[in-house]
Amino acid sequence: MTTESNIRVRFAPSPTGNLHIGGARTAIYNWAFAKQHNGKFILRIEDTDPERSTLENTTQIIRSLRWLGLNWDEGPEVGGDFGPYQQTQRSETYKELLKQMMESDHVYPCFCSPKELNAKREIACAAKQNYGYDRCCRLISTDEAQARIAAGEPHTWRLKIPLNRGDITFDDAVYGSITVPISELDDFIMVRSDGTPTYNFVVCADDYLMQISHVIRGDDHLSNTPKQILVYEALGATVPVFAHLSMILGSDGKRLSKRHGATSVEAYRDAGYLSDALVNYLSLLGWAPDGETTIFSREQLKTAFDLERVSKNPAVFDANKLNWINRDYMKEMSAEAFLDALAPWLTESELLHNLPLAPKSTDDIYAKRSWYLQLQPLIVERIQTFADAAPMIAYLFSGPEVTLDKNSVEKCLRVADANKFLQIAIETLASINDSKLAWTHENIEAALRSIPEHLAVKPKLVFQAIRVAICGNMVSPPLFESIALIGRDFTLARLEVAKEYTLLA
RNA sequence: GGCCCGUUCGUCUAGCGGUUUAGGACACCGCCCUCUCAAGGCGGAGAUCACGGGUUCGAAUCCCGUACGGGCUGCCA
Repeated sequence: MTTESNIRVRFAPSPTGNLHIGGARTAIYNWAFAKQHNGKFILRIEDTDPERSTLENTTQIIRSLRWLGLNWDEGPEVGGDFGPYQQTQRSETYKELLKQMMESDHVYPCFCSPKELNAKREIACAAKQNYGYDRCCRLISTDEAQARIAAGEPHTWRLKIPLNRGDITFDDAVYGSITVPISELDDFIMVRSDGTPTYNFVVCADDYLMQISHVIRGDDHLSNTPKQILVYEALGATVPVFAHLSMILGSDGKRLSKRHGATSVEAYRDAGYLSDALVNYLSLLGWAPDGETTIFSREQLKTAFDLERVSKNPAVFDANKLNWINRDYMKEMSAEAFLDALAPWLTESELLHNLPLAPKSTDDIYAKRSWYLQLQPLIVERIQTFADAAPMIAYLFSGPEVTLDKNSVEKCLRVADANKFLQIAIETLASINDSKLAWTHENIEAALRSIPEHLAVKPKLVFQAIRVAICGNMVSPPLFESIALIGRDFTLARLEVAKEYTLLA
């Protein structure tokens, strides 16, 4: 029986873009932390920016999280007692909280126009002065403010920062104690002139109302935290524990962006990565269970994860290591699981599409399942993602003829004795059938190995010629297994074709 | 400009005052294995712990500066 705890964390993406790997790591840490403590992992969509938020992004984010296996206990699609979990659907709640703060004198209306504010900011900036709202509207009397509001004058609502409060200190689970002088904070806007709430307001309101115990998020919010603490205080709420995560950088040490190639989670899915491997790799970016362990399951992550071990400095994303981890996961998969994951990469491959024997549907694969199950050991050590599979094994599906690589022909077929090797190979392989031996890679290997032995030549010489004839290239997966999979008739046919390319004997 | 934060091999990191000639992993190089390519095994190179001062018998580890990098400084989130 699992003990319920009061640990409640949330992942709160704003749908202004797709789920990128930085966000994914934040989600992973939140998820691991919640699961470790038998707490709740909540998904909340922060779509308060109407300009940039889209439904497409929301669905993409949800799809990505599902693919990563980070299922949430409360949020879109699953509901929960603290919904709705989409901020645009919570405006009534924010209005009530604003009213509450008006009554408790924690906010005041500001009639300054954006134009005026910008002008002041520019003057301050030009004078190299520290800019902060000058609080001019804070001095307006309540009566006057009421009258101006009643008259329909546009206004925002600002937080009335307690001037006598003293410095703000909080204990970040990752960064430790952080103190900011209250003089650094200005009376920031909580509600825009159109009545919609701003981020710094809603994020606190929701974390408060949803009883979030730990706020684990990107460190771009570290500087906003003191402001938010003031909002919690204005709301009369308990301040949650904060844990800020450093960002993930591109190989040039700059913030990850489009020019670094794939940044979205779905780009990795589409590039043929396993979600388990991605989760494992991303977990390692900024956190390590110890100095040794690299590969760990989600279960182990749940057990070992520790906010205090999260690194404070930004991590550079390294595709090499992801590739290595991905291959490790592919190697560890059962043949069945590997085939199931591989199947769509074969049936949907454009490269394979025109080959006579390529699978067109999962039914095709199912019909020859035992044949397909033999692919994993053949290719798994040679591919980094499933996307690499089709080009690696296209030669298996081309029937009696295979496209011969020009360079390979030059190097391995247009050489002395190649014609002889192929001819003997044909006779030798044919004899497997004659002697009623099964067409297995063991029998094929035994038969073919006798060739260089009898001719007293280097095995490589013979096998490379045969390899080019069968696989079309001097680099390929193992030869004998390939011959076994291609079958006797097509193998012999390919050897005959290849003879045409050898020097005349 | 102001405030906040960070800085250990190319990269991710271990390290929380002595056990460290700074450990592991990826990448790199070499050897072995070998039907090619991989994979695997073994080995190698690679970090004056950003720099400069302290504190201490002793510092990568604690403190203070400096440099560099990042974040915030919006009626964005």
